[in-house]
Amino acid sequence: MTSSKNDKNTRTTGRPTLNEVARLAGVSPITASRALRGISSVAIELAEKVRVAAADLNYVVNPAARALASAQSHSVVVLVPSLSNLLFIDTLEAIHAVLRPKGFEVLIGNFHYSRDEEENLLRNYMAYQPRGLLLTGFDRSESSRRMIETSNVPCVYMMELDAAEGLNCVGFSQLKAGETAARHLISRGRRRLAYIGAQLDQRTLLRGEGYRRALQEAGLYNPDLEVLTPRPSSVGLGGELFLQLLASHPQVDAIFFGNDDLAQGALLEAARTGIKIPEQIAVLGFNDLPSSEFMVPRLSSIRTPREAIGRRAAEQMLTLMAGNKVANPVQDMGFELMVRESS
Amino acid sequence: MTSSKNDKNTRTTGRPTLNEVARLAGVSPITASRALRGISSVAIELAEKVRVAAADLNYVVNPAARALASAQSHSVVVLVPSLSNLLFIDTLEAIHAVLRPKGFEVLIGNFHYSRDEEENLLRNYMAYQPRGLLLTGFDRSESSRRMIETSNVPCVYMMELDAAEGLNCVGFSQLKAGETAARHLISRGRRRLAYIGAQLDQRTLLRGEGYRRALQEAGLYNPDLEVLTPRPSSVGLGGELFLQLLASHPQVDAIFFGNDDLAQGALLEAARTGIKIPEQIAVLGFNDLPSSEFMVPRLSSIRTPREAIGRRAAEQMLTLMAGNKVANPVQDMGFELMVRESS
DNA sequence: GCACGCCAGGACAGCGCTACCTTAGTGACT
DNA sequence: AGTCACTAAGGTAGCGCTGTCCTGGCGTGC
Repeated sequence: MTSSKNDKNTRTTGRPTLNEVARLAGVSPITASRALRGISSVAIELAEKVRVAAADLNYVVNPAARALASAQSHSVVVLVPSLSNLLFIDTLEAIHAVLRPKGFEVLIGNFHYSRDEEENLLRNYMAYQPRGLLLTGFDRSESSRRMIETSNVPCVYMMELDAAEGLNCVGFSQLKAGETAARHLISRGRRRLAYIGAQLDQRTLLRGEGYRRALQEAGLYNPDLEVLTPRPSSVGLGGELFLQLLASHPQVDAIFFGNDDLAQGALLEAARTGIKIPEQIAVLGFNDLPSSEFMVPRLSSIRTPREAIGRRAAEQMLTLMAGNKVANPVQDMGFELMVRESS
Repeated sequence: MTSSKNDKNTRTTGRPTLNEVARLAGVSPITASRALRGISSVAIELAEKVRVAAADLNYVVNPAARALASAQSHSVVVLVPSLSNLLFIDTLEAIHAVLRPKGFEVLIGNFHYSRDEEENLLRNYMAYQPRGLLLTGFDRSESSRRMIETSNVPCVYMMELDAAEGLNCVGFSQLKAGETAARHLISRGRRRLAYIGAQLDQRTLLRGEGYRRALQEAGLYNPDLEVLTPRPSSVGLGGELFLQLLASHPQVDAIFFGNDDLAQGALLEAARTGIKIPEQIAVLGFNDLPSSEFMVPRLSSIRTPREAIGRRAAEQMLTLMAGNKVANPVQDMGFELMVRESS
C-alpha cells in the first residue's frame, strides 16, 4: 500500500521520452530536442548520436507536450464545403501529400456549404492553435472573417482568385471559366443557351456571371434560360432540372451545367427520353470528373486543376508557416476546356 | 529593456486559461476543470458559475495541455482505403457526426488500399495517443496488427464481420452479399454469370467468393467468367473490362460487378455499342451509389449501409472509450438488394 | 598577448491542464 | 454523543517538451 517513488506512475504514457533519448545519447535533453528538430546549432556527430538513440528507443515526440511548450501545434486546418463529390477529395489528397511528410497534421472540416457550419468549425478548430488555415473561397460570415484575422494564423484561400491586399490565394478565375463555356457553345453555332446551376455557392454564381456576361456581349442573353437552385448538386437533380427546363423552354439548343454531375444527369435523361445530344442540345459540364469522358455521348467539360490547387496551396502554406513572405500570393492555376462529343 | 514581471510572455498563447476562468468564477482551477468536464462531484451552482465565466471570457480548453496532463488525447483515428469513391465518405461523415459533438477530434487517414501505407499511417497517428481506432476490414500487415494490439487502444473494425473473440466490428457479410447477387441473377433465368471485380481488396474477394459458392451450388460456376484486376475501380475500367469480357465470352448473360462504378461504366459502354441491357445481359452493381438509379437503364445494385456502419461504429467507440464493454460486439448491419431495370 | 565576439551546449523554468491526495464539512448510525 | 463513511472542494505536483537565458571555450584582430 505504501507507494514508493519507484512506482510506475499511471499518468505517464509509458512511451520513451526525450529525456531517455538524451540520457542514452549522453547529451542534455535540450540538445536532444534541438537535434531531433534539425536545429543547426547542434554538432553533426551529436545530432547523429541522438538520432540513433531515438531510433533505438523507438522514440516519437509527444505532440501534445510539444504543442504546449512551444504554444503552437503542428496542425493545419482545411475547410471544404463538401466531400460528396470528388472535387475536393483531389485537393485534400494533394494537401496531405505535401504537408504530411513535413510533419504536419491535417485537420479536415466539411462545412456542407453552410456559413454557420464553417464558422462553428473555425471556432472549434482554432482551439487547436493550428499553424495554418486552408480555406475554400472568400464567401463567409463576418465573424468567421474576424476570427481569421484576429487569430493571426496564416491563411491560404483556395479555388477562387482575389486581388485583395495581403490575401494568399490559389485557384482560377471562375468568371473566365464561365465566359469560356459560353464562347465555346456560341462558337458551335448555338444561340439559345441556358445555364443550370445548383448549390449556389459563390463559385457557381461567379461562373454563371461569366457565362451571362459573354452571352450579353453576344446579344444572346435570356434570363429565362438561367436555372438556379440552392439544392445540392447531384446526378438526379441534373436530370430533373434538365427535363424541367426543356418542358418550359423546348427551344434551348445548348446548356452549360455548373457541375459535371448535373450534366451527367442531363445526358442520362436525354438518353432515356430520346433527346439527341449534341444534335438537338449541346451540353457542357464543369470540373471534368473522371467519369465524364465515358458518358454517352462523351461529356465536354471544363477541367479544373483541383490537385494542383491543393499542392500549390499547401506549398504556399509551408512558406508562410516558415515565416516567409510568399513571392506570388495570387496564383492562377487556370483551367482547360475539354471538348468532347456532347458539344 | 528591463523585462518586468508584467511583460506579456511570448510563450503564452494569449488566450484565456482555466486559471482565469476559475478566478472569475471564484473557485479553484481544479473545480473549474471538473465543472467544464461535467464531472458530477461539482455542485450545480458552482458548475453554472464556472460555465458563465468561461462563456464570458470566451474560454476554450487547450487540447495540448489537456492531452499532456491526462496522458490521453481526445482524438480518434479513422483509416479508410480510399476517398476517391463515395463509399467511405458517407461512413466518415457519420463518424464525424457522432464523435465531434462529444468533443472528439477525428483524424482521417487514407491508405489507398495499401497495407504498407496503412502501417505507416498507424505508426504516425499512434504518436497522437489516439483514444480510439476505427479501421476498415481485417486485412492488414502483421506489424500493423501488433501495433494495434500492444497499443491497447480500443478498436472497432468496419465493413466486414468477424466472429473472432474480443473484436468489435460493425459491417455486413460480404459473403452473403455475393451469394444474394448470384441468386438474384439466377432467379432471373440467367445461366452464364460472370463476376467483374477490381481493386482486389479483401471485401471484393469475399463478395466474389460468395458469388462463386452460390454458382457452384447451382452448378453454374465457370472460372473463365471471373475477371479480377488489382487496378483501382472506376467507371472507365468498368467499361473496359466489360467490353473485354464480351469479346472473349460473348455468351455471357449476366454480370455482377464488385462496385457500382464498374457497373456504370459497363452500362455506358453497352449503350455506346448497342448491347441491350438487360435483354442480352443482366447487370448488377454493388454499393448503390446515388447516381446508379439514374443510369440508363436504371442500375440494379446491392445497397450497403455505409452511413449506418459509420454511425454505429462511432457509437461503439464511444462505449469503449468510456471504459465499458460493448454488449453486442459484432453488429451485422445487413444490406439491401435494389432491383431496377438492369437485371 | 589580451579583449572581444561568437557559438555549441546546458540549466532552468514554465506552457495549461488534470491525477492524486488531503481536508473540511455533512449526515447516518450505533 | 461520538464515530464513521461519504462528498465537495482545494493544494500540490508534474505530464514532456521547448524558449530563454547563461556558461565556457574557441578564434580573431589590433
